Amino acid sequence: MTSPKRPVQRRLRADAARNRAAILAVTEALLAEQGPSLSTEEVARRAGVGVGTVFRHFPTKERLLVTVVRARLERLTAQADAVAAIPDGSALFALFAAVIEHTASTPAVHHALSTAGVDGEDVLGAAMAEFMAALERLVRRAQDAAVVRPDVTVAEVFDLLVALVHVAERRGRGSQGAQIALRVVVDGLGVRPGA
Amino acid sequence: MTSPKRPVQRRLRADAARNRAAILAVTEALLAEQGPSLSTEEVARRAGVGVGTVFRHFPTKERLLVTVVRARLERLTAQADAVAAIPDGSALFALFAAVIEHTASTPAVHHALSTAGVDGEDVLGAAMAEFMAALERLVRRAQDAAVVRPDVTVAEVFDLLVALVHVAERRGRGSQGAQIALRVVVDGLGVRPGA
DNA sequence: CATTAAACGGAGTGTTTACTCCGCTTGTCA
DNA sequence: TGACAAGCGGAGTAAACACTCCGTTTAATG
Repeated sequence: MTSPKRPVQRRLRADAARNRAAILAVTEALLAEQGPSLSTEEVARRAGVGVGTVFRHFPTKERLLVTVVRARLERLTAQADAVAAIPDGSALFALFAAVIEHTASTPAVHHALSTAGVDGEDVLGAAMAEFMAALERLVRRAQDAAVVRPDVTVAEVFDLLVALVHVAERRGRGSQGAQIALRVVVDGLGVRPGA
Repeated sequence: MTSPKRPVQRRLRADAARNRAAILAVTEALLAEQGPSLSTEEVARRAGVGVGTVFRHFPTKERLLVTVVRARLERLTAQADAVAAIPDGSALFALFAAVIEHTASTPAVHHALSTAGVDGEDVLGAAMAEFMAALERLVRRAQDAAVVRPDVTVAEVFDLLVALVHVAERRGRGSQGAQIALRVVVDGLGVRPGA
């Protein structure tokens, strides 16, 4: 009943909103560059604010990271849903291509985070589950259309997607290497003629 | 002219050699568990030595990590050479399977290291180049035998191998998920019937 | 404008971490 | 077995880090 965004919470002052956005953007970039061991001080410096400001917006470094990753996961889910409009079973492949080209390291980072013990399962859990559900819908549809081999599960598809994002990150998003790796995986996911 | 191992250097005392080996083993395990941000103190504790001992053997944490990774790379290269004895072009696939089942995270860790800015190119460079050379031999042979599609290069094969190691690590080495992901990639690497 | 609460910056705090130093222990060899 | 260099342990040091506190600034509102 207050305002469209940020329910229950008072509306942010203009400068506060601007700073918050800057902090999130900078953190996203740093996360891609340095992984979860990025320093809050550098976040503050690059965002043009003091450390105090960073910690007022996000009480903890972990919360900051989790917020960034969750936002990305939500964008990914939206992408998966959008792609579902594509007919046939090729929607899944469209998602792969889109993810690799667009959204940097979301799932890779998610993995890195949990590996690093950051966890945040509670906060990320929901966003993650939603994405997996969207992905599962695509996989099932593609399998029903006999475009994807029946022995893979969403889990494997997810892993391979993560893997491709890794490759794309390392080699550059538009690189030939990333394209070829994508093609290899897509071909591998397809139904085999002799089986 | 001194002794077969460790040329130019004096031979290690028995306890020193034992400790050195323990430190390397513990570091390898910790690297798999926690990544490159493992603490030297924990290395010392788990190896049953003092921190001083760790730093006498390896002047720097980076050197310790690089030594571990290099040793693994060398083992990998040996594996690639061993597998080359397998006839046909299927040697490459044998290597994939072996690597995934056996050697934990070598290339993944190498990637993590460079991402984390540890670099060590000078020290790792040679070992890495050797492995790539061995891998390239296998790829070329497989392509000559028309078992592997001609548009992939060693670089992509390497990336996919890294990706599979990632998957294997996350899901457990013998897991069904890892096996299926392996099959998908291997099938994707094969020559396509219609192209 | 004047008022005021929200937001800000950055010096300061406590903790963790890589690495050093040095007095003690132990393997080696005659 | 004795002498001694090689090796050891772990308290100590400095730097980096996440996070706090509070005096100052600034956007919002009448």
